Amino acid sequence: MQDTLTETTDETTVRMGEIQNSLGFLLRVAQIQTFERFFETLGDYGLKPGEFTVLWVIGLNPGLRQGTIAATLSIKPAHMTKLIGRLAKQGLVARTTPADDRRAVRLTLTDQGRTFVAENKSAFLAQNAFERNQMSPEEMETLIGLLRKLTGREADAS
Amino acid sequence: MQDTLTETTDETTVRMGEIQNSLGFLLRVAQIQTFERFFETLGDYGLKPGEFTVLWVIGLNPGLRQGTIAATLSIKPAHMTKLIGRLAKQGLVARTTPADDRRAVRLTLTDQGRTFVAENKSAFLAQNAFERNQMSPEEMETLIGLLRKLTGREADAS
DNA sequence: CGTATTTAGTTTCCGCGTAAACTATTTTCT
DNA sequence: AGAAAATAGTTTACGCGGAAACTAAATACG
Repeated sequence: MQDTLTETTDETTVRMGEIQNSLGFLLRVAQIQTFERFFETLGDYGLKPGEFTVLWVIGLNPGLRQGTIAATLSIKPAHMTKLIGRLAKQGLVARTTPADDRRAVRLTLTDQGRTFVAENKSAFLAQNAFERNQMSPEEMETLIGLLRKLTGREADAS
Repeated sequence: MQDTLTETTDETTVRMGEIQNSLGFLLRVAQIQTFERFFETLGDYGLKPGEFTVLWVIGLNPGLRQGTIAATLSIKPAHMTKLIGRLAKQGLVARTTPADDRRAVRLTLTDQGRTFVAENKSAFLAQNAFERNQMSPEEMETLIGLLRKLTGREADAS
């Protein structure tokens, strides 16, 4: 990381000023890094973090409406359609149109999908692995708590 | 937020399980929210967070190499080319090919760019505004500190 | 009941960000 | 010096994510 920096730098270090403490900036960098880390572990399956999360939620809430998931995970409806399309094509989720409301789409995991989530659950959650950074378990816990507060997701939906 | 949830939910609340405490998940949500907030304030100018950050860094480091900025801000070279192209077209940055290395591109802010950054600096940094969440100033400070640690940006480049 | 409104998803179109291939320049090596 | 390798950026092709317009179904309303 520092290598990447010096590698390309011409002479001096880059001055960043107050932006080093900008929440938006730090979140962006953190997310990029997390993303990269995700691919090191789960990327082989061609799934992205958001997609795995969707699988996860469907697994915990079988028969959930497509739009509900979209709203919960801040995924735009248009995107949701395509995302589910991909997962369906991979045989991981199944779409059902219920008789009582034929506009709706209810989602469930296929057997394959269930297996997939079960097998990769730990790998996905291991993102938190603080060993890789210099964070202590306590710090990581604090960080997660603060992020939950920031995002208004303190209430535990178990 | 809770409204969005209940609004679209059919019956019960969505169960999320351990993923509620997943760093990657929380970072994603946090970033989406920050992004939206950004547009409420600075979006009128048609600039995105990353673009403003680039302007900022060029302002602090005039004559910096394009690739150096890309590496520092985790922006891919290919993207950087287009991003700078946009900013140049808007008359905010100027590209110069130095005589000593004619492959390189050095960047500076135009007068217009300098003015723009000066005028919007405070709006951009106000993203941190903890008033909008229920975070206390101390919590926000802790959060930022932990994010810096997480991303390996603890060393202060002033 | 039949029309108007709302709701659920989908489709279309577009721009962003990326990987891979490419161009131009500089450095290395013999 | 001259060929090979490395470096800086750009171009091309492509998939993802989003806004807006659209379709289909359900509810409201007179």
